[in-house]
Amino acid sequence: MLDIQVLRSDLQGVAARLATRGFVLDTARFNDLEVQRKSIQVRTQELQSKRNSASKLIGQAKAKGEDTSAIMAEVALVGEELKTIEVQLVELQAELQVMLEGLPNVPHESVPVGASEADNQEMRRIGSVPDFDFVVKDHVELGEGLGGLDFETAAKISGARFSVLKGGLARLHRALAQFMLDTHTDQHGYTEVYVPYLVNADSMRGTGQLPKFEEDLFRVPRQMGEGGEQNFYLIPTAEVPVTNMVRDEIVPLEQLPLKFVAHTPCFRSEAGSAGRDTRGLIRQHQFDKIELVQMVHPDESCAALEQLLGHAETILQKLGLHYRVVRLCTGDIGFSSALTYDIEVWLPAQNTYREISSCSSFEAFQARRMQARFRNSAGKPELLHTLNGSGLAVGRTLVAILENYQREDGSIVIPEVLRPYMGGMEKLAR
RNA sequence: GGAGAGGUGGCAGAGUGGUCGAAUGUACCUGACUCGAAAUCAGGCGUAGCGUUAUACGCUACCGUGGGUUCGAAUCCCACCCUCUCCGCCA
Repeated sequence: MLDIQVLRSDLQGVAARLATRGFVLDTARFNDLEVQRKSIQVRTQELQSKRNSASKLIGQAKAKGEDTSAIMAEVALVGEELKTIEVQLVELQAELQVMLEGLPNVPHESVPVGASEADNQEMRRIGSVPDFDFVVKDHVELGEGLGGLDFETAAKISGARFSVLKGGLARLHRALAQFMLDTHTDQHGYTEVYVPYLVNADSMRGTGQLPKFEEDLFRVPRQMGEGGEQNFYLIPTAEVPVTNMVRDEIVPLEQLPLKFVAHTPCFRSEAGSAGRDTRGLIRQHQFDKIELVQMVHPDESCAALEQLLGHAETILQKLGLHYRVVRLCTGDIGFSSALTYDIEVWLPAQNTYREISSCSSFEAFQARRMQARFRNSAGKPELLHTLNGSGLAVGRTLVAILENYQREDGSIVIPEVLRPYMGGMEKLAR
């Protein structure tokens, strides 16, 4: 959520910056709502003030045993008007809130202006495209060839966009997750957390998935009390439960930065991506991810993002995978993000780079929605900056390992760093 | 699932219809005392919003959440959520 103070003082400026990401801010409507809000709020508070002082007088008069009928008749009129005007105010504020919650974040000044992913800015390539002296297979062929990847059984159990992993592949998947967790906790200073996979609507609102992107989520209806219904939502990323740990909290300054890492499954409806990436593990309704989350002092968020990006890159480097880092342009960054770097890993069978991590700084956008604050050096509560990034998506990393470490006979060489997690195994073969 | 207790400021904890935004303690800040510290004493110290651009002034809202009663609600009524204790069931 954007700061309403900034909208009031520099509406045209905000509109211009949002326009760079293709969002049209309805400035006329905002101004209109604000004008109404202001007059109604002032009037409401005036009336409330009148009522409060009259009630006080009634109390004092009654204490002395005086007649209060005159003043009570007067305050009754105030009450009448208040009743209607308070309703108006609540409605107006709700409208403003809806509008505010629908506004995406303002891009950081370093974000290149562009319309689509074609305008993203490549920052660097690390490693080099591997050479193969045979025709490479894709991960589906390799996985099925090893007897460890089974989409048909998954389709029977659940449907499209699910998978069953077996044997060595299932273990390799687990090894990757363990390796990533250990690296981030032992070498990068993150605290491992285990969190709920079902969260409430407030949490989804806090990180920005709600109210705008409900169709991307799996909703789990839940009967509460008498006829009351509340929903749980399956998390689309660990970002949601982990970031919301600080919702409605005031973190002591000396505890910053907070750095958490979580390994969770992620659930996405993929409502808007019918027909895309239908083959293989790339786009699934359920996948595992190691997520890095930081809550930092506002002065530190830029440096923290570079650092967090480096933590994710470390995993790829240790795994010996070729990748590139891309800075997303204004037209491609996510709703809540101020600045996002994607890490794209080389997939030989697709002869291209595919996203394997996305690292973002949200500045105060999420913190404002969550009221996640810290106590600054003046002792005053101030909004935190939040960041997160995948470190890494486990399923896609598995894909990258299969495709980049394949041999002509369809076996897979296990990267050095994973062998301790694989009982010393050096290759996966049929 | 059954029975009971409870949710109040950073923390602890009073407050059962009217000068209560809220006693008191503690933490914290400032000052006095001290070579310095501790102790003691004095004062200060919630969040958000609006007027209003303002760390100054005024007003409003906020005592788990949402409704209701009332001129007036932390306090009374209703519903819900959460926490704790005991019993039952359970990976």
